[in-house]
Amino acid sequence: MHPRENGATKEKIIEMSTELFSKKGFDSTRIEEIAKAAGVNKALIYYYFKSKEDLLDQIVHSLMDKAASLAMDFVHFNIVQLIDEGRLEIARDRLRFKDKAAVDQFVKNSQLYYQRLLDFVLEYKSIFRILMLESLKHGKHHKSIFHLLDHLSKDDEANPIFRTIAEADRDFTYSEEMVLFRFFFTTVPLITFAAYYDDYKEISGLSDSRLRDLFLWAFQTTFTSFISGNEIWLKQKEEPR
Amino acid sequence: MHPRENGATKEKIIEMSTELFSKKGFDSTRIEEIAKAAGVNKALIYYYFKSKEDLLDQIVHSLMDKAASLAMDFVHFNIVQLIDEGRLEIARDRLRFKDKAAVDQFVKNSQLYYQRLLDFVLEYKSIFRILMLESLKHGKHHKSIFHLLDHLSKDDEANPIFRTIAEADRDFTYSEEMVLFRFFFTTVPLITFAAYYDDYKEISGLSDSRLRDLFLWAFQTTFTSFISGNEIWLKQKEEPR
Amino acid sequence: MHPRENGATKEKIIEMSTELFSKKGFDSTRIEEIAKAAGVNKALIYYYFKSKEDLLDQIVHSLMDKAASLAMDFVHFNIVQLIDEGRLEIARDRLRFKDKAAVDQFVKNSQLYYQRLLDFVLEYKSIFRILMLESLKHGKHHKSIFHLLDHLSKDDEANPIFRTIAEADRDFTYSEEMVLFRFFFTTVPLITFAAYYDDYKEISGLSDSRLRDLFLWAFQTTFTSFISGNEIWLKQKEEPR
Amino acid sequence: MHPRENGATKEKIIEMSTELFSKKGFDSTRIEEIAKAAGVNKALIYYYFKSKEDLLDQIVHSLMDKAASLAMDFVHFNIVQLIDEGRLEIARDRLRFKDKAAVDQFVKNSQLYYQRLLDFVLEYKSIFRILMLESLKHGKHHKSIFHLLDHLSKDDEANPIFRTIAEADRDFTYSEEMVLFRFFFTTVPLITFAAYYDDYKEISGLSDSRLRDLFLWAFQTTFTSFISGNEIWLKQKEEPR
DNA sequence: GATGAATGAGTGTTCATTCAT
DNA sequence: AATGAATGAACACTCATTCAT
Repeated sequence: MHPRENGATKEKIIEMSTELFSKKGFDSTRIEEIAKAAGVNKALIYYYFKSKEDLLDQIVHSLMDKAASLAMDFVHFNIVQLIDEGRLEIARDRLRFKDKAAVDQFVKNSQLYYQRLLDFVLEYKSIFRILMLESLKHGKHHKSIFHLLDHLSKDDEANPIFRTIAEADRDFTYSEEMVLFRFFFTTVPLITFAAYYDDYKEISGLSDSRLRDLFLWAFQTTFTSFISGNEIWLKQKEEPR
Repeated sequence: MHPRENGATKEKIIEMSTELFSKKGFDSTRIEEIAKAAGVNKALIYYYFKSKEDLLDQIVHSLMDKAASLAMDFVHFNIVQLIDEGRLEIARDRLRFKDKAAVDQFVKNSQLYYQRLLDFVLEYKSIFRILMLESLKHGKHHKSIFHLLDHLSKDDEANPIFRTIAEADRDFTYSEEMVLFRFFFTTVPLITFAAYYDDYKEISGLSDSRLRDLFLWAFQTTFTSFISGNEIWLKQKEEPR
Repeated sequence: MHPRENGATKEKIIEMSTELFSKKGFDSTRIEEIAKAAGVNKALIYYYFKSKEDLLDQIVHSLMDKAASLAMDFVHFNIVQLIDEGRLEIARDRLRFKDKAAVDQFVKNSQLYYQRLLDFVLEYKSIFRILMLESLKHGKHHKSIFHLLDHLSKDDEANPIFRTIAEADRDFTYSEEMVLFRFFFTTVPLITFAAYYDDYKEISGLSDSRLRDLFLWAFQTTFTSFISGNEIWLKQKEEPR
Repeated sequence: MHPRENGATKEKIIEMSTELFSKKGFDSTRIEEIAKAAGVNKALIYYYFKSKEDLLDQIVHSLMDKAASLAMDFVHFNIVQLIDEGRLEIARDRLRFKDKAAVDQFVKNSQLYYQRLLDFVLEYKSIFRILMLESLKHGKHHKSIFHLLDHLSKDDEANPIFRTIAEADRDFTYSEEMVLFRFFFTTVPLITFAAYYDDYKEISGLSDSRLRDLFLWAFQTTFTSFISGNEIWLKQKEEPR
């Protein structure tokens, strides 16, 4: 198959490798297979990509960028805006809202955001599978998953989300509780849901929409357990044993 | 290193492969490396194990057995016993406890069980890392993770935990909500916590005991959000949108 | 770099491949590299040359022609002329000159010729490097070096230099001694000097002019050891042990 | 072909690669070919050698060691001994011998040494061919040839031959003339003779013994041109033009 | 003349596995 | 039990060369 239209070949290669990497893992996917699946010559892959790893890098990075911009959207149009309007105040240990309406809006927006995230991770579920796979090895993308939708870097300067919130509210600081909770009980379930989606669907026998509903309900239940009146607790109320 | 005492060599091989598999992934670990790490000749590994995959199988199965027995313990000494004592009744949509004391005991036991699970997964964190890794590929251990601490098989006959509870209460059936919640917001965070423990510890800079506390607190907060009076809801109270 | 003037592109390609071949060897030089160095597209090289080997051939042949014409000049303006003037007679085992003046002129001309050769090989030192490289392999240009400045073909008919001298003096025949000496102690040092010039210069730390002087002196000393009165010996005077 | 006797396999691999490298060049020799020629599996070569280049290294280094020890022998048993006996004195510009007998002995020994060298290079002619080949590329063994039988390092401390002579005679220093002459008109012809031996033999149609005689005669004639009475000149007597 | 895209045929190297001792 | 030697089957990557425009 000779010259295709503009960029189509490279896209096809990315598409097929994403699928194959996510199905069989990076190591077990052969360049030859990708070539065959994309209907091109093996060597052509090396014309567009420096190496097998470069192929993975490009796939991963494009995802990271998309994820980061989603997260920034949420911060801008929900947190920062509420702060600017004087309806939200960030204290050391809790989010303090001006009134019930502000809480409700925040909760609703958070749920919408989580829905958007869910759509996003499901759309790119193959890549998230790869990302988990790679993050479990001690390779190059080792720590990508920790930075994906989250703000785990100790070095706050380097974290754009932290910086954005901090600019809106100088008192702001992450609590250890919230960071850990967010990661293991919010981000991880989300990504895992995407990564295992096909398997879980097969085992459970549920429909796509039913799965979506159940998952969002579970998240919501989890999330609302932190609300207490007009406040959202970011730290443990009393010392754990 | 010539003749060792009885079985010590085989144990050493299992130990080193576990460590190496979890650090670098199954595919990227070389038999040669395992041999070197265990201080034995490469060919000797084939004296004890049929193949590289057999080595992984033995590692995984021993873990699965331990996990299953932990789960059965909980079912026996908490759920079945409460049912037998007439203090717990399982309905289609909820666990109905006789009184506050019964709820409290169940919650407390559940928390103790989760603590025991936490200790367990942390003790074998290398293997859990392997298990996640392998479950993300479409290989032999593909579905191990779904059966690990959970009861996800549609084929109820095959699930000993389900059978045990069903024997105590004939009405018992799993709700789709609870199964999904348990898996993605309880089991997955637990296993993920173990698998990423070292990485998270490094990034967060927290101590072992602090990490343990924070994680258990997060779980507890999540878990208690299902309690409502003397009942624990297993299904959504009203239809989700 | 689009349209260049007439033939400039082809020249640039030859120039850069000469440099690269001589620096890295024919095999280790990539067409891609040549293209990059010449600032043209890889495929364009195939517009001008049939193959990578064709490129080498054209480089080598242009050099061979120049070398042959230099050698013919010497034969014509020194040997043939002296014979025609009756001042030189070629015997089976020696060159017999009419008088001291004839010897002196021959020696002086020989030295001038060797100087010209030296300038020539240094000007094209890259190509000589390639030539040596290729002659050491058993490839196409395998025997080029033997024919370069010399007259080694047993098949005398094919050797224009031999034919030219033979036409002037019917008795003429090459002695085995002289052929071997000329090749290994005259031609080889000369070509090797060119091929290793840059390396030797760096290691010795000598200037260009000093190197030239030293080399010519060494040659001269070697050369004059064959002169004995009015004769130049082409064969061993007595049997070697 | 399973287990051979002790070390025989490795030797066979070295033997065949030497032959193939020298016949076709390093780059053009395939590992597969070596394996086939040695009657072993391709992978076995990597059991004994780290890489194709490592194979070459080991071949080259063993030769360098042998050559160095030959050169040291000459220095010890000829130069140093004559100095110690007070029959040779090294001046800035010449070797000054006590009497005709001393010169004769030195010349005779030098010729014997050159004969020994000739036998040596012919025995390993395949390797010398490789060495020339590699020294012409800008690779790893780039400068090996300059150090082979010679003493070209500017850094005299590092040159064991220089050090040995200098210990015997504190005035000793190499003249630029002699170093260049030795290299291009002594060492180079010798190595070249070996490298091209088979080709030259075929073209010339001469026998082995005749070739040997002719070559030694040519060397001798060259060498003796530096002798003048009881002295051997190491520098130009008067300035070259 | 000139180029970007495409390809076929390698080629060095790796690695799980087996064999003889 | 233990080992050094040996092997077959891949596999990532390279490169000269060609094609369509």
